[in-house]
Amino acid sequence: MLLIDVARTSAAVASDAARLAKIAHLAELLSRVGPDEAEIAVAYLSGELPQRQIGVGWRTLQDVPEPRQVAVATLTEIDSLLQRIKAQSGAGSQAARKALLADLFGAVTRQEQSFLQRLLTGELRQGALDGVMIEAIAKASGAPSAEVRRALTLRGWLPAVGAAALRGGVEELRAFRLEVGRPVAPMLAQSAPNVTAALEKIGGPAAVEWKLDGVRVQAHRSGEHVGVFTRTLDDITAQVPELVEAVLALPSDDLVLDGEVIALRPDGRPEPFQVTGGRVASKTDVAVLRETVPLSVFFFDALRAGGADLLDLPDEERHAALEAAVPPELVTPRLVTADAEEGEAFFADAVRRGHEGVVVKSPSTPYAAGRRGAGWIKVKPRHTLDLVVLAAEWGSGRRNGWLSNLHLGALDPETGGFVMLGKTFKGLTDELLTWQTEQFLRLAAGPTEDWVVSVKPELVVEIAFDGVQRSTRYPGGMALRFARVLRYRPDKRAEEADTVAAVRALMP
DNA sequence: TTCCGACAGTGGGGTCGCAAT
DNA sequence: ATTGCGACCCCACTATCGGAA
Repeated sequence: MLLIDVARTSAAVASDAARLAKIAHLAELLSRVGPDEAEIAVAYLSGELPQRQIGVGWRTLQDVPEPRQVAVATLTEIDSLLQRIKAQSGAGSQAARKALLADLFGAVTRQEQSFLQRLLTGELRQGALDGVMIEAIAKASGAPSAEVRRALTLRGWLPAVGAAALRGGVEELRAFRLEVGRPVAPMLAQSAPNVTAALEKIGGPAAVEWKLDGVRVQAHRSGEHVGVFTRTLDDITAQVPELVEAVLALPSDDLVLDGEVIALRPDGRPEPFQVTGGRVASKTDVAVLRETVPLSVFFFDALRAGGADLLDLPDEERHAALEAAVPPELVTPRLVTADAEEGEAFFADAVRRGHEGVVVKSPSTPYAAGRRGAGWIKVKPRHTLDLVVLAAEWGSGRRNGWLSNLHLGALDPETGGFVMLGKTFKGLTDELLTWQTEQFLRLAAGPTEDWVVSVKPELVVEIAFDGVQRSTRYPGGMALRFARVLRYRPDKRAEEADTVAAVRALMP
């Protein structure tokens, strides 16, 4: 199959807003692709590469050669070129990668160039990724989408699942099982403003668990071999020896556990996320780092234990299996209750101890990996500040033509100026985007950069955020974590905004 | 007919590894 | 030694479609 076929299908998918039409376009192409190229086609049309990442981003793709006039490149040819690019490493590799990229882009038409560029930068923007592709695979293969979804949960990689479905239909999909040593797509949580609301959503008794601000881990043990994987299924076994040892110390040698690693201080309180994240990402000097920044692990789920696969069992049964397999000090603290007051108190205690919040879990839901089902609901405290808009950036995609991303500052009473604390684009409705674009253009101050418009610091906006963290990027040495817009405060003048000191008081 | 679950898009801060400078 | 880039940890929120109620 030619790359142009895939690029044209992608264009058709993008041009139809209706999901059923997108699915029809994708299924039509999948029904035509041969078995050797099915995995590539599924990958490209769901915004992935068979190689996952190849070390090429937006900067490397700045200048590409003139396109060909005639489309001749096959999926197999493109795939092997990308494979060669990924294989480049060591001194001179950047030049080698650029040369191969020039070959690649010189061998395809303008439409294919655009497609590849968006694919490689992870910005396909055709309104279809895994969710729509699952339905398309189902349609093209004749297998029920629930079977496709289940196989994806167990295999964690849709191109492989799609190829299997197209090759062998539902029978081949059913051959996917939980394999110890191969990560499963992790179950995700929705969110609620408080424990009371979360309990209401679940209706009846629920488990309320500490939410630790660390890194999600899935630990597999088969015999004396342990593998540890992140949320995106990357293998981090070598970076977390403490976790490997903890799993090897368990009595069972046949386990798949879900949990969180976190760096704790000697007094047991959690380090800021930056510390845990940095430690987990470090690949060098791990033996030294484990002395200075030791990691602890807390498990909250068992996908395999006691010689059985547990994914389809309800939460309370999986948790019972977890408690049987793991000593209590390695199990995430948890309270089962239907009482909102009790749940809120448990939440308040977790936060008081420095943790991120809680996750409220329905006792009856199976491990529904990969879908943000209503089985798990996270609850975190929310801070707010009234800050001043210092500038705004032109948006892209559906926000084209709107000033979207806000630069936020706190008042510095000493100078009467403002100290930037970060940016946000979240929480804005189309109506608000329209309104603020008008306001910012009215308040535009000085020369306007390419994509940034500086504005007179007059508009006050109420910002919600999860916390304040240390920053080397911003002048105050602080940045907001997960900042989002709640509302504008036309009733407040800039001189009445919250101060730098007020923000500093929130630093851990 | 209305409601709501699931999805995709639109970007945020921080940190590490690596190659180039 | 420093800088820039790519990858990947953590992520919130809105608009939209289409099936559920």
